[in-house]
Amino acid sequence: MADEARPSGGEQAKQHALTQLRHAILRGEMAPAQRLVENELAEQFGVTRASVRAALIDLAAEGLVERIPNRGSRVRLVTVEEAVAITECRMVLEGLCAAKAAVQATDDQLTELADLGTAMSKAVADGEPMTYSGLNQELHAKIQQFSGQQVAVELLDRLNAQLVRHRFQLALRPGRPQQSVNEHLAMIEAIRARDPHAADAAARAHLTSVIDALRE
Amino acid sequence: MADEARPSGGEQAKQHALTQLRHAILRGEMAPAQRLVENELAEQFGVTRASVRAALIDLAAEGLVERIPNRGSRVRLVTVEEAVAITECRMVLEGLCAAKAAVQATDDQLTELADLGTAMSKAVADGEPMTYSGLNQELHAKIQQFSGQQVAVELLDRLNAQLVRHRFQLALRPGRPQQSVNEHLAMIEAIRARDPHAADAAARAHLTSVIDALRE
DNA sequence: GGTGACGAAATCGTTGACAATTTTGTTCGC
DNA sequence: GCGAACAAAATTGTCAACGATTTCGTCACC
Repeated sequence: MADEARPSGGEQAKQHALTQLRHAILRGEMAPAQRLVENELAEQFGVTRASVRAALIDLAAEGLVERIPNRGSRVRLVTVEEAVAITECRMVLEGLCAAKAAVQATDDQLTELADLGTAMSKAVADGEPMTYSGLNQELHAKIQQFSGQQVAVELLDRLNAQLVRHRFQLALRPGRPQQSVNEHLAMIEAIRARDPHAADAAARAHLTSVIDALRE
Repeated sequence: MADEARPSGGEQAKQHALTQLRHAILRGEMAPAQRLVENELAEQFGVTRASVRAALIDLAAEGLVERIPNRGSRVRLVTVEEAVAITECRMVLEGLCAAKAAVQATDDQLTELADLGTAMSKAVADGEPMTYSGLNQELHAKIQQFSGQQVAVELLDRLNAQLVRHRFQLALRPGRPQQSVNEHLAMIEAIRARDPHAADAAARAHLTSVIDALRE
């Protein structure tokens, strides 16, 4: 994946700082609730404070950092209750995407989903939770892409970004992939059957299971 | 302190510019796709360009303006197809809020909804579409508030802000309030019955009707 | 007469410095 | 010894100016 050198378009200082900071937060290199001093970040990324400032405003709008007037920025800490609330929103939005994908996907795209399903089953059978987690995200991304619902996709991206920490914690839970894979296969089957109602129900059931797992 | 219109107490320059600009866009004082030159806005609002710039970044994140690198900012134009996609997201999110409100609202809050329902019926019977539109928004806001789902409420606020133009266009459509009021009463009844599934269905039915009306 | 390159105007992105605010460390009074 | 007022340091918010990029008008050239 593209770390920093984004060949697409101009390498503006603000964009540079933004992607750097976002990656740093998403990779967990910033401690939760850590103070983000504009001057430090500016020197760290080799850009000016104004660029860091603009990037922080963007990240605050994405919900990744919290900005208090005259008191600075901190990485936003997502509590378990907030993670549950976010996943509830994901539930209905991914249900919408699954239902739309069941109607609008092409036959080729349906076979893509089927292939992904077999790959996920294999990853679970081989006991490789990390590759399964990757396929998991790929599946959700593909369903969203096939739905053609760009607005929902943007909202889901924003929501998912806030869950990285909890997602990691969940993926490594023993026994979790075994339960998860069946729910995913049900989603794939419903979409392949071009049954929007069943796809919505399957997606909701999966995210409901995720909520239960989050609550522990 | 006696500068100009200071909506609320100790407002910083950026917040001042932001609220001013947002209000101007939401009230339709800016033509669709109008160019927003930072210098002009800075002089218009009596703040510096940096503050206007920060405000524009915020509004871009809210989806109200569109920022193209090195090419300026414009008020974002929401096409009908986009409005439909946004309303589809509203559909599932308001369904979630309605279902949650049916469970978590207090009895006092349920009577508030009932009162609002009678007021809406009266407004339609009296043929006052503007007061009905106000009550309409109040109802949706109250249901969201009673749901306790803060994440969904924030997403809905963001989505609704992009629909102001279409909302106006829709409210003045003849015959529309008469159809709308029944759907709203059904939502209120389902929530008062503390039936989350029925509340979700009623909310979805209402927004589906809105989508049909949008498509004309 | 049409097309391409060149240059000027406009606008955005960036820079460094200054002012306002908050936080922290210190000292004085009780 | 403990709490409150005070001063110093750190940090954010704001400002005016500079440089980079895009856009549009003009002119030479084919």
